[in-house]
Amino acid sequence: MARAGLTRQRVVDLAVELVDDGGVRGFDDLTLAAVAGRAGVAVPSLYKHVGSLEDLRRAIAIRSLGELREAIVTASLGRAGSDAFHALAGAYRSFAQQYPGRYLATQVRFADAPPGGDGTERGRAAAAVVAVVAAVLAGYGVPEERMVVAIRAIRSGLHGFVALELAGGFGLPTGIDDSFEFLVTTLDAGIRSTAVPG
Amino acid sequence: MARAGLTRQRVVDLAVELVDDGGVRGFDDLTLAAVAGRAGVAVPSLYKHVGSLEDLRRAIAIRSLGELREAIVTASLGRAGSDAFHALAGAYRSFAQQYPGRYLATQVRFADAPPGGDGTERGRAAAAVVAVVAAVLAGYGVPEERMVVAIRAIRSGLHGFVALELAGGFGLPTGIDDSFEFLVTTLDAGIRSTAVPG
DNA sequence: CACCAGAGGCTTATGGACATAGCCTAAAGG
DNA sequence: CCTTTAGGCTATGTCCATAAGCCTCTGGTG
Repeated sequence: MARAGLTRQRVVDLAVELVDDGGVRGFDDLTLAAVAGRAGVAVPSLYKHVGSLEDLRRAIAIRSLGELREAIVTASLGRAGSDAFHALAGAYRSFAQQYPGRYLATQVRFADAPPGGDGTERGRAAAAVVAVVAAVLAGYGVPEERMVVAIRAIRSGLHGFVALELAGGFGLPTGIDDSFEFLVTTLDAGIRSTAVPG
Repeated sequence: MARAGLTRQRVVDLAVELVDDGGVRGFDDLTLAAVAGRAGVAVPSLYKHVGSLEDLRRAIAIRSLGELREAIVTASLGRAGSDAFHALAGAYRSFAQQYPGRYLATQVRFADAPPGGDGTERGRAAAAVVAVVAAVLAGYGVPEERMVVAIRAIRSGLHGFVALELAGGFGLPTGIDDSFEFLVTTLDAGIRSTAVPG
């Protein structure tokens, strides 16, 4: 029995490859059987590295949240105000387009998730993404007490657009870039209206 | 074998009950076994009325889209402009809150769905919902050529908000109503900026 | 260098899901 | 009363996740 030299890390790597290969359905359609197949290993062997399919899914979600955060940080670095926001929004959408499965992984809710938020590693990873948006908004002069509503609006708009786009909800793909631009501009204007001048 | 008197209609009814009982997970967790159990029938019997689980899901989606359309039509009837839009948005969110499973059913993409849009019954049902939004926007004086981007922004915002809310993505539920209000107001302002005065 | 402990594979088994094939019976119409 | 057929059924196949328990390769230690 030639050891495959598996590790939790490696198992998650292979799973992410499968998620990517599966396109939009990649995350939902992920099976342990497929992971085992790619690893060249019998299914039960995976349980030495992963608690369950759910556990593996969670690991993918956490990793993907980190990547998403990285993407939007990189895009908005060195920019400020509307410029930074547009860059962030574009990077968010690009990430979802390039890795639909990973993006959808970042959005699933897991059974054990506490209502509060960042009690879990997954919760903390999600909070880290939100923190980046908050940092960009701080540059707008959005006051503390308006920050929550502003961030929720942005998340709603970005996630909604991207989710609809991935689901093919926009019909024929004409003018989708323009539509995104309009949405981002609209959100930007809304946020500015709550900002403190200065 | 006392006939259960099943019909496609009745099967879908029972399935929708199960979807409702299942809360947010209701639609995803729907199984033919559960439907058969509720109908007091063996699983294979369902295949006399329904082509497959996917077919049943599609039927639920179509019905739910009709209900969603009905809800937003009712809410915006007799109103115009921002008033109508706010009412429509509120009804949209209320529907999702009251029937999370049905709402999520309206958002799934099915395998055979053509890229164009309303070639299928499901596509036509979705288009009917969009048509209501378009009718409300027409009252704003949104010109024809800006209609598409305006509708996409609205759908993005509403769906995104509702999806995040259902997924528990907003952390502690403080000020969620206010956040929704801000989002709707922001979208409203964005649309007005593209509208032709008069 | 020999040994041993455990990590990391394996096989086997259980149970639930969807789906298909083919049978059988109750109900309806001539 | 008999025939037809819709609408049930049992049985079976395939695919999945998960659990239990075994066996072997490997690496560290005396």
